[in-house]
Amino acid sequence: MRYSRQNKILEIIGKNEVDTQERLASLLRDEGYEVTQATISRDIKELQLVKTLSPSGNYKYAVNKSGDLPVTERFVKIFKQTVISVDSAENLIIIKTLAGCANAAGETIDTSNMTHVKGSIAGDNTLLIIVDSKENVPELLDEFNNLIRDIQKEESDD
Amino acid sequence: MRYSRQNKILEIIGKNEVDTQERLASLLRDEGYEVTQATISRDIKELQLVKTLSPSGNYKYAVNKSGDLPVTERFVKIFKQTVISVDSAENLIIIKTLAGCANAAGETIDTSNMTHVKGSIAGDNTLLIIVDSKENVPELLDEFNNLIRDIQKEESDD
DNA sequence: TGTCCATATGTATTTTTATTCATATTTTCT
DNA sequence: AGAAAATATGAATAAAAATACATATGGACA
Repeated sequence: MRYSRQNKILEIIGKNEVDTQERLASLLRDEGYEVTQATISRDIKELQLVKTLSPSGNYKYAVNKSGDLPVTERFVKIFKQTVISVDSAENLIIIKTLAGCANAAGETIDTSNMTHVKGSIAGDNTLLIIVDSKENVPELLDEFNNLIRDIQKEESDD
Repeated sequence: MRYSRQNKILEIIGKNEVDTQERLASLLRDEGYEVTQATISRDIKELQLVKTLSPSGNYKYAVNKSGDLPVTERFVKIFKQTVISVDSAENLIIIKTLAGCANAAGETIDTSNMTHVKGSIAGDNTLLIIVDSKENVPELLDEFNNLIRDIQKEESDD
């Protein structure tokens, strides 16, 4: 699954100095993701990773801090494609995702710092969102549910 | 001359969407810099440029905003190798450099925002530094002169 | 001034990365 | 459900980037 794999890519390059796509492919295989260099090239393009220099002077893939990254767009896309259900209990929202994708959804929620969201914890396929108070839960639920439903608008340029 | 060329590279990629090193080489040749892809690969490494995505979705070389760039180190190096003389008049410091290198020296001075320096204007081989008051000129002159002289220390890792 | 050393760069090549062209898989629509 | 469109990915390859090796060039210093 693409988003799960991309999430793992971010994790891997965060922990390791990865200098080539083949090396990244190999590390991914160690984690159980069967993948070729071609796909990684595409993932890197999509994640907008860049080949930088590590302090040690070697090449290394990293997230590009420069960018006006289209976080929102990406967030919407991931959300639509990985979230299975949204539920709540008191001031908590429980989001079920495809296997390995809770983290991806969680990270993007974090980075798009939404109002009333105190924080989130991601397991493998469950994302728990802590809301400041239960009064604000319905509003957020609506927001999430809308995201899952009507995303027909974004299909113009990509 | 290397620093002059690298300066031009920064200028070029600032104005154009350059997607390959060959293309950059060609643009440099248009500006009178005879250079091969090999050299550009090295310049890019040294300048820590990265291949990003432009908003239009194409690849494009850009400066890497992420970095803890070793600005100081680079500044010292460029300064030592391109500055010919340092002089002053009232609250102005006049720095003579090799042809085409005034800009490079100027930009690095700007980015390393030194105390008492109000700003700088670079021609082709002359860099004019505006100091807040003439009292502080000698101090800066010393600083610059020291930079030009004793740089024997940095020769450890690079 | 001549020798030694460091640096800069080109040529040729290797290595790495992007893409073309299938194909499989999933989603959408009727 | 079944056809049609969209998406994801691999294999092979084209394209691009990095580097090994060879020189040239410009000091530093005896």
